[in-house]
Amino acid sequence: MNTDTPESATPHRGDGRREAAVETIQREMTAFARRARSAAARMHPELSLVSFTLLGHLEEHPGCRARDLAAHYALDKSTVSRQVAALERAGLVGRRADPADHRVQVLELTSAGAAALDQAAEIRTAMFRGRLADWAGEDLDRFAAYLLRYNGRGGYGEH
Amino acid sequence: MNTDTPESATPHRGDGRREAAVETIQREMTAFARRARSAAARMHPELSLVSFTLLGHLEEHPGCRARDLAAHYALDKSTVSRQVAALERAGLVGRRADPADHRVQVLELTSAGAAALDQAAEIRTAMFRGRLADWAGEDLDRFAAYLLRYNGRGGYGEH
DNA sequence: CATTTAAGTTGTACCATACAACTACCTGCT
DNA sequence: AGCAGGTAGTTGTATGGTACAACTTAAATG
Repeated sequence: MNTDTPESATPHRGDGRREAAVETIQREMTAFARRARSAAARMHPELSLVSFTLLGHLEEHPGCRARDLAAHYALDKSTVSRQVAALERAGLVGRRADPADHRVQVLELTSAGAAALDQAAEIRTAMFRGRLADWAGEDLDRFAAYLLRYNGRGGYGEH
Repeated sequence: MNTDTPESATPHRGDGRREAAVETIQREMTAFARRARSAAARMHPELSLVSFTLLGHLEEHPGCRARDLAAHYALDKSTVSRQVAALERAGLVGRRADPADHRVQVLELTSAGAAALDQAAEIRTAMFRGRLADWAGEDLDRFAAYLLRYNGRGGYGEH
């Protein structure tokens, strides 16, 4: 990584303001991520973060298999197996055997699972909406566009 | 919070575009948080997320106490105690008794701890810098300002 | 058919965490 | 001074999420 460390001794191309903006973005995004984690925990006291994440995945990808979840979230199949079993025990997901391949189990949200997810989404949305309540529409648009631009184009995390 | 649920039946003030922007922001921020979590895990294989967070806190607040960490991150004191003990065992933090109060232990990064943190920060910064490399300075400024505005004013998470 | 490969489960171990009980210490009050 | 009550931190114990390894069942492949 030969990014020649622009912060120390920035002679000519010293766009310190640019650096400062990048650092602010980094700090604030990280702070958000940290807070989101604990907020998620508080939001679903009974559901572990992973359970909830898996549930969300099932909403977006109904009929997916345990191995998809394991691959997508870099979890061991045993972990997924137990999490899915717990979710089934809780009545939030259903499993049925794939007639074409008796090894795989097709996973789906139950209505209770969908309801739990919806309720959580509602709380989360209310939180965001409250936070952004007094923003001008123009700023919302730009902020959304920036986030899309920032996220859109892999490289930072999994996926 | 009487936000009278604007999504269902939005008769006159139905600013759907505004809603869409909020939803995009929510989705993208959440996606970022999710990816950041796994990225952090990949970045510090040897350091747990919490250990790393505590280490970072010690960098910003040298000389703080275990109870500060527990309060700030909503962790039990026993958890902090064990984590700090592990960090000390790893040579990343040092403890010394407060002469004014023999109950408390003043915590500080060791040079090894600071180095580990710096290295991690470097990787992280490189990641952000790469992501934002082709952004115009004006956009960076605005994005940073939006994030500050979004985060700045409690209510979403702890703190 | 036999071997290999794949999907899931179960046994085991480890780590982070919470709660509760405990130690050591400080503070305030009488 | 001395005791009551609170505080900082540790340790015992239990739980939950996770990985790894061994296993089961079934599909694919030779």
